Amino acid sequence: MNIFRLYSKKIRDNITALDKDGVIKTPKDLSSINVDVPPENIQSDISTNAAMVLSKINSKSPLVVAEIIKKKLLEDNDISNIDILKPGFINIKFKPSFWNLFLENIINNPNEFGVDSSLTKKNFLIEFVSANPTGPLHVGHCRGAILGDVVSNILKFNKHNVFKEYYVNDYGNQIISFTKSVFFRCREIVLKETFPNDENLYPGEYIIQIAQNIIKNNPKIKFDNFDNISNQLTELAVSESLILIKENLKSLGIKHDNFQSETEIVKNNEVQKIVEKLQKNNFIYKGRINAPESEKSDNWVEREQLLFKSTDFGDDKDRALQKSDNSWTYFASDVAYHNHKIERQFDTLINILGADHAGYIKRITASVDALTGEQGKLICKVSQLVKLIKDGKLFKMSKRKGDYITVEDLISEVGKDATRFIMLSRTSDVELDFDFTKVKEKSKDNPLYYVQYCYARISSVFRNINKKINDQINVEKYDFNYSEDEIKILKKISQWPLVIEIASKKLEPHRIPNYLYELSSDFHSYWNMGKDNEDKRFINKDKKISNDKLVFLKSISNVVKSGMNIIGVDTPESM
RNA sequence: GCGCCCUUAGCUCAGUUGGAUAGAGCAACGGUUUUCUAAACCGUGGGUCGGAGGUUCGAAUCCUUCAGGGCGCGCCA
Repeated sequence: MNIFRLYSKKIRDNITALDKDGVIKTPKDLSSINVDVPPENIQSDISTNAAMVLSKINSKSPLVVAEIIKKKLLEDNDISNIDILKPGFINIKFKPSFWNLFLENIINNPNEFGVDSSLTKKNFLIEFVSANPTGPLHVGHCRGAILGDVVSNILKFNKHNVFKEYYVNDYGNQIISFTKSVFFRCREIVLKETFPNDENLYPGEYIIQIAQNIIKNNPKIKFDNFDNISNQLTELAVSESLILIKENLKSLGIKHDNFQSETEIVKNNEVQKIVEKLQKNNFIYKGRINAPESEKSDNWVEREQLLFKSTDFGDDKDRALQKSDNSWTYFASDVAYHNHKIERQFDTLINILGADHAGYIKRITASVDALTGEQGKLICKVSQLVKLIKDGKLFKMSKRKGDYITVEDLISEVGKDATRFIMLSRTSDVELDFDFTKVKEKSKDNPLYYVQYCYARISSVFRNINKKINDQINVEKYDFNYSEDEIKILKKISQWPLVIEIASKKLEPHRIPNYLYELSSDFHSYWNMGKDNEDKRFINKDKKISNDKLVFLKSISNVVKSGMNIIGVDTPESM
């Protein structure tokens, strides 16, 4: 039950009714009329700006319009009183019976509360992580991974179908140097040959492990000639990498539905296919592009090449599809991959990209627009960098030195829950400070434990009355009367559907941990009131709990639980 | 040079997609435990929302412009 949406409709209906009766004039578009959460210092449950919006067209002051609307709204059985304030806000206070109805709704449909039922069910494909299959994941990959996972969860919460995909870049030059690195590590092991000192090779220790596994499982392979075995070796090495990557993802609590190979797309001539398709529609031509304006552009050789007209769709320059050796560029096969997504009949495609790929968004959305002939099929979401702070200092990762923190290190040191909660706690648009010492801290400084503690405290109440927090409760009579302190929390609970609505519309998971923190804070305050005031305690002297308190607690724990489920963080019953 | 992101309290950040006296946490100071979990709570101080214009009943939020910071710009992936 979304009370804001409910009253948004009611208020609009009342206004149109007033228009019909000739009392008031209304514009055609009522969309700027909002129902909002009033500021904390105002004693009301919801508020609307309707009078201010209608003031001009009626050439009356907002206060006068507000009085007219107020009179009409007071006919509503659930409203106890209405205050009109300064510029023209209409502040509405509900009768206790309305909160009863609200809570009854939550208790009887615990899995529906917050779900945005106004949306039509859609099929989403979300591509995320897609790190090169050249080794295990490191901390830098985590944020995007968690972001993608939670965006999926939010959409699923709203009953959409979500298909989670990982694009495996197992084609191209980087994979060749990765395979070569594995090759030389194999020679090192089998032929006792020293590993070459070559900047293009991967130095990481894990390559040795991969080489050992390959040798162990494929005793027949001879490592005398690279070209003879390169295809086979690539396949083996990539699959070893994917094993590592999948383990990393699992430890983060993430599971993709599909791993799509780039090589497979290229082998099936899908790149050829889309090039022809785009050619038919005149989106492709042979031409020259200018050297990039970057500092390292000295060795730029201008040449005639196959280009995609991404400038037709807002990109700054057209993009190359073919290299000078006639093989496809990364972009070309990615366009084919996106066509592959389109052909699988999804309504919307989502890509989660790292900040370093932000410049890529225009060209890839351009290609999707060209292929579908519509706009907005593909949504790209960027996750900004994570700044690692260790012992109060900025920790710089360097792949060349092999000096970086893997997901394995991270999870074993700080754990899945803290990692997920902290990584999600800021807008993805902003750089995030990830302070190892703080994230491990078990105190109020760490918002994860603050929220978990809220749930654990509620669990302890249930334990004390020999009930379980997860049990569905049956309340015969909904006839509660809550104090202002309790209504304050009920109001916070009523905002949960709003949080979901916005998080889902804008694909902004950070709103969930922030909201859960606020709700927990309200709860902890209330809990401590019990010290001075017996009425505020949940369990009374006879070791019993009133229906009021039971329903109240249950509604809080329901919301905390579903919020934590969405962000993929556990809710222990005791801490 | 161009594109994207950012600039809010000493520090780290929220701010319901234009609303009311701009909010949290940390840090500082002072208090709360014979009582459902103190991993908690309460109180005090702290602001020219980077600057300047504009749009309107109303701007941290939208537009223009300037300044500062980050990321990116390739026949790489």
